[in-house]
Amino acid sequence: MQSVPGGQVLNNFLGSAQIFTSAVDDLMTQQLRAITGDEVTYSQLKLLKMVSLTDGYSVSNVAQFLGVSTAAASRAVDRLVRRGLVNRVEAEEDRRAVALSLTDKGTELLARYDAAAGEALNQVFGDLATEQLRGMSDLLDRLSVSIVQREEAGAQVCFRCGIHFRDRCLLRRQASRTCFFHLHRKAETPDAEEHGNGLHEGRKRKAK
Amino acid sequence: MQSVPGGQVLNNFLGSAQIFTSAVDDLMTQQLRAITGDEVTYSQLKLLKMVSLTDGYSVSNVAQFLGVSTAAASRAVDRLVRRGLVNRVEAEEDRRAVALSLTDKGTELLARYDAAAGEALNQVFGDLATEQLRGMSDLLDRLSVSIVQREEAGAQVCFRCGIHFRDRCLLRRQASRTCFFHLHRKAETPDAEEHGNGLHEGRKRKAK
DNA sequence: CAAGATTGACTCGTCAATCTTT
DNA sequence: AAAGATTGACGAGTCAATCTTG
Repeated sequence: MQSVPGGQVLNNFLGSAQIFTSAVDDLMTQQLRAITGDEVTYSQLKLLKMVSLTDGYSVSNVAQFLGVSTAAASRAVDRLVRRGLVNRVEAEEDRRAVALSLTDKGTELLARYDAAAGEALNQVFGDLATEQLRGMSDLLDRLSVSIVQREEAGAQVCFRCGIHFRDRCLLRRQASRTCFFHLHRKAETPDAEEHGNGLHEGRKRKAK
Repeated sequence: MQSVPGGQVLNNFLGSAQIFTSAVDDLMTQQLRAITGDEVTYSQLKLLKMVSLTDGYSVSNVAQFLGVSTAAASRAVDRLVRRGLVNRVEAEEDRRAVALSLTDKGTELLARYDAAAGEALNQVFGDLATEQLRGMSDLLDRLSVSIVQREEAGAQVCFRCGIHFRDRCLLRRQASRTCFFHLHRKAETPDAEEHGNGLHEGRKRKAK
């Protein structure tokens, strides 16, 4: 069949990545369920997270973030509003758009989830050398860049990291993607460490 | 996310893994679309792949493989039958169950996809040292094992690798999972060498 | 009865059409 | 007009009920 030398190694690697993300996904979903029961789905939690970290809402941005259509995003917001977790009012700058914010209930739920998720991640990754993590991040990022660059996709807004916003992302720097979080994060979002390379380019309230 | 020393590194790593799987996912979907247009979805292709690699069909197994309910799996098979890609007859051993096989059209479509996907993967991973891939596989697998072991999940049939079946899987060996492919692969499937290349898909929701 | 598969009622996604604001 | 959001029709998922075979 396919005769790449090392094709089996590649297949194993793709399988490993698949298994790993699926396991992390399950771990997170499990924490969420422990906190909220069936009240909130993972996708809904992501939306809460986005609202808590950024101020760049609009149904279109929500849609890109969740990876669904604007129609679905509109309904997703609707559900959270009806459950009393987010507030939706029309934006002052542009009355076509919406302005979202967490309710007290939403804030509290997200805080409880973050605590549980952090605890679980510590148990799993706690005793792992940061050098190893850093090395894998770097290699994975380089591979991702080489994949993404094949798609011509000019200058899209990127949501690929899910909720794992980072200050230094190879996709943003090398594949000329526009990072949504970078543009829209809220002032209080903590900055990164990363070897003294301050890069405080962000830290601005957006300018829409 | 959390205040572990190195919490930022961990967050970056999770983001990298997320980005990578999403990029691979898109790459595969893109190859599929180039081959079939909108005729076949990625999930449908996975099902074709499963049928081509194993003989362990049954709507329940299909359901576990795709990560959906048996009801959905039943309908998924139905769609492929109606498109003339899969044959479905009742199994001789157990007339409650079904026996699936690819039609000529299905075989041909899958072959074209495999060729395109293999080509794309070569372009991306072609010049990468196999040692690096192997090292990352190992580390990712160890992390996955430590995550999966937290869920007590006694002796389930495992589909976590998607279609990236491998002979030596840490999950099977260390987390006492039962590997579906290991049990059901077809006789002609080569053992420790290449069997086409994969595709993979982000996991859907868990099966309750 | 238990296991496997299917079907019906319902939820959530997509696309296309529509309405409002710029 | 163009952009943002919402709504209707429909595809594909879930659970619960049912039918057939072991």
